[in-house]
Amino acid sequence: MGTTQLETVPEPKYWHLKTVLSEALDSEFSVGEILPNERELAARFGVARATLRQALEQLELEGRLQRRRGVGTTVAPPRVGVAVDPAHHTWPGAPGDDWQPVDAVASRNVPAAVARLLELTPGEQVHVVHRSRVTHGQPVAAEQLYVPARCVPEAEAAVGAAVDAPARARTVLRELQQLELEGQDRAVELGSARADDAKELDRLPGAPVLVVTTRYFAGGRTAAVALSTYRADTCRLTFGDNETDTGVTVLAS
Amino acid sequence: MGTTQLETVPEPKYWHLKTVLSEALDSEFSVGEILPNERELAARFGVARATLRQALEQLELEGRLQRRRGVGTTVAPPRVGVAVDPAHHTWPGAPGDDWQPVDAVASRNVPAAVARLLELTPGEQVHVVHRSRVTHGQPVAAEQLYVPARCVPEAEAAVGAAVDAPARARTVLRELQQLELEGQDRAVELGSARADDAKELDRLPGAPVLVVTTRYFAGGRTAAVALSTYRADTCRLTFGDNETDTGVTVLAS
DNA sequence: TAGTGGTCTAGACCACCCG
DNA sequence: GGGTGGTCTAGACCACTAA
Repeated sequence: MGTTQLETVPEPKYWHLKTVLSEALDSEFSVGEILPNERELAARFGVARATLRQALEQLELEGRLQRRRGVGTTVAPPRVGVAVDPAHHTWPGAPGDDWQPVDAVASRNVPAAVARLLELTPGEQVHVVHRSRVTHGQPVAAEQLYVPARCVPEAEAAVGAAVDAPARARTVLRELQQLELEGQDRAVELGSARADDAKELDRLPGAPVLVVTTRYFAGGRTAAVALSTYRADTCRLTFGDNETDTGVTVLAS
Repeated sequence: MGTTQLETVPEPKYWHLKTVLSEALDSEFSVGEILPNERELAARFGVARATLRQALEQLELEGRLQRRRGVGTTVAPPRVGVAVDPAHHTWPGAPGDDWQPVDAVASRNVPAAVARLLELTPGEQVHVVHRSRVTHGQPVAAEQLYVPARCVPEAEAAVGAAVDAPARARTVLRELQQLELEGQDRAVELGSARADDAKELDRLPGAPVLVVTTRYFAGGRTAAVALSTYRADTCRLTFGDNETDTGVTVLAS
C-alpha cells in the first residue's frame, strides 16, 4: 500500500527519458538554448550514452532539437510551414514560385521510378534541372526536375552552350512554360537524404526527409517529374485552400 | 597504381552496408522473403550487430524492409498510395470517405496545438472522434478528430447515451455534416507514434509516422481539426488532380 | 587544441512469437 | 523452449567546430 508503485508495464528507458526531456524543453528551455552535452546528460540521468542518444534522436526527428557535430545540441524553433500545394496550377519557374534555379544537365540515366513515371524509352535523353528552396535564410529543400528532351527540343543547344549554371536551368524552365499545363499530381513520403542533397540541406547523409513527387501533365502525358527533398526536422508541408501560416506545429507524441 | 583504391573519403560502415543490402534486395530477394537474422547478417558482413542494425533501421525507414520482434526481417512490398487530398471538399464521415468510426468521447483536455487551432477557451468541452483507416486489409492510419462541443450542441446527449462506440462516433459526425463546410486546410509533418496509435497501427511506440493536420472551416472559423497519423514506412500520401494509383514508389536514396 | 556529436564494438538481457 | 528483434551497457576512436 504505502510502497511506491511497481512498474507493471516497464516502458523502455529511452522512451521515459524522451518524455522527461520533452517536458524539460517545454518548461525550462527556450528556443536556441544549448543543452548540456551528451556525456553529461547521460551521467545526470544515470544511463549509457547510447541510451540517451536514442532519446535525443527521437526528439530531433520530431523537430524539438537540433544537433550539430562539433557544436552541441540546441532547442529547435517551431517547424516552418512550407506551401507545397499549387497556389496556382503552373509550371515550375513561373513567377511567384519559391525555388532558385541552380543548374541543368542533360542525362540518360535517371532513377528507375522516374523513368517509369515519364514512360521513358531506355537511354532516352532527359534534362535534369536542379533547384533549391530557401526560407527564412535556411535551406529547406533541394529538387531535381526531370524533363524528357523531346518535350523541350530547343533547350539542348542552350544547355550545352557555355552560359552559367543558373542560366542553363532557366533556359529549360522557360521552354517548359511554353507548353500547356493540363494538371499536376503530388505524393509525399518519408525518405533519407542522399549524400548530395544532405550537403545542400546542411545535414548528414541519411537524415530523414520528406520527398514530394510532383507529376506535371501536358499533351496528354507526363511532361515532367519533380523530386523535391524537404528537411523533415524543420519543415511542415502545407496544402490546401488557406495557406496562412499560423506558425503552429502539431506533433504526434 | 595496381593497388586497390584507397578510401579517400571513408564513408561510415553502416552507410556502405545499407547500399550493399539495398542492391541485394533489388537483385536477390523478392517481396515477403525473409532475411537472415541480425546476428548472422552482422557476422557475414564482419560488423557489430549494432552497426548492422543501423543500416536495417534506415532501410526500414525507407519502406524497404519490415521487421517484427519474434518473427524476423522481411522484404517490404512497395508503399501503398493513400489519397489524402479532398476528393470532394466534404466533412469527415461523408459518403465515400475511407475511415471507420471507432469511438467518440467528450473531453476538456486536448493537445495545446489543437486548442490553439480551434481557438478554445481553457477547459472548453470538445468531442474527440476516433477513427481508423484500413487499406488492403492493413491498418494504415489512426485519427483523432476534435470538434468543439458548441459546434455540435446536440451530440452531447447522444455521446453520453449507452449506445455502442462506433454509433457514438457516427452521431457526432452526422451533426457535423449539417454545418456548411467553407473550406479545409492540410499540413504534413514527420512525427513519432504515440503508444496508443502505435498499437493500433501494429507498430512499436515511437515508430515514424506522417502526421496530417486537417482544419475544417465553417461559420467563419475553425469548426474541427483532425490529427491523422499514417505509418511512414508503408504509406505514400497522394494529393492532387489525378489520384490514379500507379503503385510506383520513389525514394530519396 | 579542447570539446562536441557521430560511429563502432562486444558483449548482455529482455519481450515477443511460434511450433 | 528456441529463435527473433528490441533495449542497454561501458567503453573506444573519429570527424568536425570554434576558440
